Amino acid sequence: MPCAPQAATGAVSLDERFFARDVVTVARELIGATLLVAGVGGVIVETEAYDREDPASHSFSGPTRRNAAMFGPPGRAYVYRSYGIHWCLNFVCGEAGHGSAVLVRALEPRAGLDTMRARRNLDEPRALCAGPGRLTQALGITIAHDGLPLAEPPFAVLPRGCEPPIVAGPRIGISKAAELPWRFGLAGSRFLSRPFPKV
DNA sequence: GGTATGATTGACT
DNA sequence: GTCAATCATACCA
Repeated sequence: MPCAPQAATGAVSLDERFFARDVVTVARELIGATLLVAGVGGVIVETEAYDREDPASHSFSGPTRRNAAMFGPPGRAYVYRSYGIHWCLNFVCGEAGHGSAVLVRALEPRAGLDTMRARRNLDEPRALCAGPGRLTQALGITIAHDGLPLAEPPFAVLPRGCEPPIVAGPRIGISKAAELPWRFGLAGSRFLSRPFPKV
């Protein structure tokens, strides 16, 4: 809690203008923002950037049925099934059709804790949203959310109040372009999916 | 503390 | 058939 979000009172959701920029910049600036899905969510503490020229990105080999949302307008959700069992949530970035997106990997739970606990069948807040698959389960995200605008219900992405301390490191769970430091996290957060490597 | 494995879908060789 | 932006569980030290 190094920096309070503007969450509570009627803040307006970040929209297409925020997301229509360089994907790495957006990934970094999303740390500390608040994500809500139907009123359930919290502060984004971990993200990863995926670019069209990035061998680890789903968009690298061009559009397919699965990644269609990545090639649509920015400011929308891209949801895909991971390892056959989990859902992963991305925010589409850059110019429309560019094929870049930010993977949301972890939240600090703030709103709808009981709903998240019920969905995850778990009490411990620290593990409720610490990982892309866990996060989507806690927020009730499925393929039905693929392509939906992030500035409209059930989604809301509220701007952070100020610039929080941010750490960067290599992305997780990929084998290609694994050296790119395109994973961003809130420094010192206890809600990360995994710790960042020490400098 | 750590490493290994199964679940299960979609895209690609 | 193989691999993948994962997680929970099982086992070993």
